[in-house]
Amino acid sequence: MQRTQSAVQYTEEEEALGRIAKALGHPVRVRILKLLLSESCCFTGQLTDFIPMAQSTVSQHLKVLLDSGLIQGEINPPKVRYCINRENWVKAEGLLKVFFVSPVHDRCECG
Amino acid sequence: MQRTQSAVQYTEEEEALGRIAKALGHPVRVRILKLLLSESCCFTGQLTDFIPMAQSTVSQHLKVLLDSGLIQGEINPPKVRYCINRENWVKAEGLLKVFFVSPVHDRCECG
DNA sequence: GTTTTCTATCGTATATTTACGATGAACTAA
DNA sequence: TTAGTTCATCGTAAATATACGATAGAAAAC
Repeated sequence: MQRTQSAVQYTEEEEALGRIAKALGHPVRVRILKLLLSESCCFTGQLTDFIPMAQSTVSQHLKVLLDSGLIQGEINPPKVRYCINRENWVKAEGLLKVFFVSPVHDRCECG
Repeated sequence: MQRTQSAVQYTEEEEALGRIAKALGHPVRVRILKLLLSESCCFTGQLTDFIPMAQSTVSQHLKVLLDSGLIQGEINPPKVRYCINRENWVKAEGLLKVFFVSPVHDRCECG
């Protein structure tokens, strides 16, 4: 990307929402999160059983989710236990809620 | 991307959430949506006033949002009026709500 | 008709994402 | 010690995304 002119400044909210959404922006990562949200709550290893992809690819997607803060991983060699990061999860929920709930104006006559 | 082995099948929900999140996955698109959500509701033209980027780049981001269904554009030459697509907006809100509200288990002792 | 305004699209360059297999690091089990 | 398990990381290839300037098209203003 050429950045000759740009260097746009974004607000905290814009950055935060962008980051969260980007992490959610691949169906396999949605699936991973759903698995972590499931009754099992935490997962060690069996993730790849539910995702027909190379183990290295799954690992890469897990890293994206880790970097977003939405999940956390507890090393428990030779396994790693992945869980939702509750604190950040709630934050993300809040950000999205505020964003989406800001109502589309009823009195707007367009569409 | 090599797809020698893969061809993973995703559920409707996984695909839909992925698509929406991907569209939201850039701070400038978050800003555009916020502008469209603002009191003005619809915008014709002045969008670039709020976004210090090349006009062609803004147009490209608008296309991404259009393709996601989150916004719609009504051609009204030489201007175009962009608005939130209410129907799809509500759908997106619903999908995200269901996804995030599925509670992180309280009784889960990890994190 | 000519010019202006607004916006999409094209062409292009670079960065990032996505995917794979191979390898390595770390602990367990035999 | 040796072999097995689990997962991250490296190297690589191809697809997408991001950004720009230049150009084109379509109606409005003159």
